[in-house]
Amino acid sequence: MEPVRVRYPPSPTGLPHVGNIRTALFNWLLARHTGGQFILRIEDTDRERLVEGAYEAILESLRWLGLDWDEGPEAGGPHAPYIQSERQKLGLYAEAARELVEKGDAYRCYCSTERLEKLRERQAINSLPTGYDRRCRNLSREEQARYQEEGIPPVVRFKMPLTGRTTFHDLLRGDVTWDNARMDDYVLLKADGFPTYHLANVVDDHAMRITHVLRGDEWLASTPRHVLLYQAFGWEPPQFAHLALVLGEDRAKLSKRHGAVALLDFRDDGYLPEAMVNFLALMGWSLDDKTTLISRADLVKHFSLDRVSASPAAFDLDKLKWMNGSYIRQLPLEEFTGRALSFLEDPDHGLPPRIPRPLDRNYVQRVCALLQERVRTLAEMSEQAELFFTDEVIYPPLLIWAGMGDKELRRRAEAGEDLSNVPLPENAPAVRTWLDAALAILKETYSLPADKSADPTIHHVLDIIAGKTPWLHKDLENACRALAGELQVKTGELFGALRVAITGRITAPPLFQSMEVLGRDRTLKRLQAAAARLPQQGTG
RNA sequence: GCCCCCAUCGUCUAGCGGCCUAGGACAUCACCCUUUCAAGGUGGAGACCAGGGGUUCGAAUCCCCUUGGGGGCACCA
Repeated sequence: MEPVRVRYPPSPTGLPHVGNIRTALFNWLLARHTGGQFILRIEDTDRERLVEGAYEAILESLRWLGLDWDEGPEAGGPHAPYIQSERQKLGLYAEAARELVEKGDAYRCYCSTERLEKLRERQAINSLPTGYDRRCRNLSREEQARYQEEGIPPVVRFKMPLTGRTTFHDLLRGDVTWDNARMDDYVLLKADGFPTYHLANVVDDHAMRITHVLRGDEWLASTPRHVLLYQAFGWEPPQFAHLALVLGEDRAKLSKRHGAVALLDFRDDGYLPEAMVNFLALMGWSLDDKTTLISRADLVKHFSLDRVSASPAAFDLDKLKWMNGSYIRQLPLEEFTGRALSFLEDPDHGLPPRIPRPLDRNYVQRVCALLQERVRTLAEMSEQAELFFTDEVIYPPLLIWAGMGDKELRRRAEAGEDLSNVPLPENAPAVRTWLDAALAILKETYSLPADKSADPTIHHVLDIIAGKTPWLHKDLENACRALAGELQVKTGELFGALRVAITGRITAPPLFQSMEVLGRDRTLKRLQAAAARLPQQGTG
């Protein structure tokens, strides 16, 4: 395919959401695949609906996903400016509108908004087709002059052909035909001097030499108007392809009530941009019958319009989570640590604020090693890593029994039931003896001096020669397995009790590795605190 | 109401006339692994290809109708 010039023309009236960004991605992929250009153009012609921060969010969304633009704001380019309000100041649109008026393809309309509203109302009541009634289409010179004298600012309307049909070829859907009579004389230039989307996008797409217009399905119905406009100007229209919309999980059009839909929400929820790109690419495009995990490079290499689906896709958050988890697991540990670190330190989305920053990178890396294959998002890291960053863990003592394997208790704990006031089972003193015994045994196990911890294996050997057992998960496990034998309890039962005592949770990373990361001090303190909360033998 | 677009497992999709008793992925279920949770492995259930007519020796694939879903009908994009 020849190099294309495509554009992404967002309007700063809100935060870009995933459906919108999906369109940007497809444009970007087509540009990169063909070696063409991807152009960013800001369509801020609606002065009333501008939203503060939306412009920044647009740029940030593209940057986060790595969708770099060849021309546009900040990048510049041969067709600058790329912000329509600035182009408006240059008189580009007014000039184009005047040209059409002079040629007789457009006219000035002085109808008030009130009249138009009433008109629409009447049409609705009588179930007539809505649309402008062309009252100003054939105004006499005198009438026009009179309105002008009254100082009514006119809009410029396109003079729609009253008969005939307009056909255009959609790259995804084939030929689409409209009856011209079905379309009204739509507005090109508003009373405030700003163009409507219809005028602005045609004028700019032509000026910027856009070859392919890849946009959402919501534009399909206005494409014949655009085609007619190109004809009126005597310009060659670009190729069109209308992408099916992205729907919410309930198959309705994606909107705020579907939860996170703004692209940057996903960043804040701990999704990786590469996973997001992969996932979005698969909303309407596919490589073949079995590939789901595709690198950005392969996406660029293989993307093509004829593998784009014409039917709408529902957003499947579960699949995104899975895919994100898969990308997380693929990351080298160092890389994962880097990303997790900045996320964990973030005051809004990371660890609770009471945990002091900055975090120690080496320590975070050891935590990451345990959690990497257990989280699907970075936000899950925040939850699961917390126990490694606090001195004490808080939990109802009864949770120990849930950890030991009591199915009913476990179910209740997982259901979020408050177990703090439920009386402890009769074997509580026995369980306490386990914890005490574990505490005694683990006290025999030593941490490596800090300066030695760089190479634990060598020092492990040295310490064994010296008669010491270092604080390494293998040794901890051996010790506790032996203890289970002595106590004549199942290993799973003992380990489960220890897990809750030490981590405060019934599910956590592998017990002995967690203990190793937590270190001797914290582990022993937590064990002691846990034991102290259980009744002693004979004291009832 | 009018116009347009779309239609394969719950979801994303493969399929562009015979390779399909419809393939993959997520989710789901069972089992294996296992100190919990994950991850991983194995297997299962899950779509009579929306329904009905054609065309054809032969249709998920082409055509028509119906139904359903979506979009559009602004001095919003």
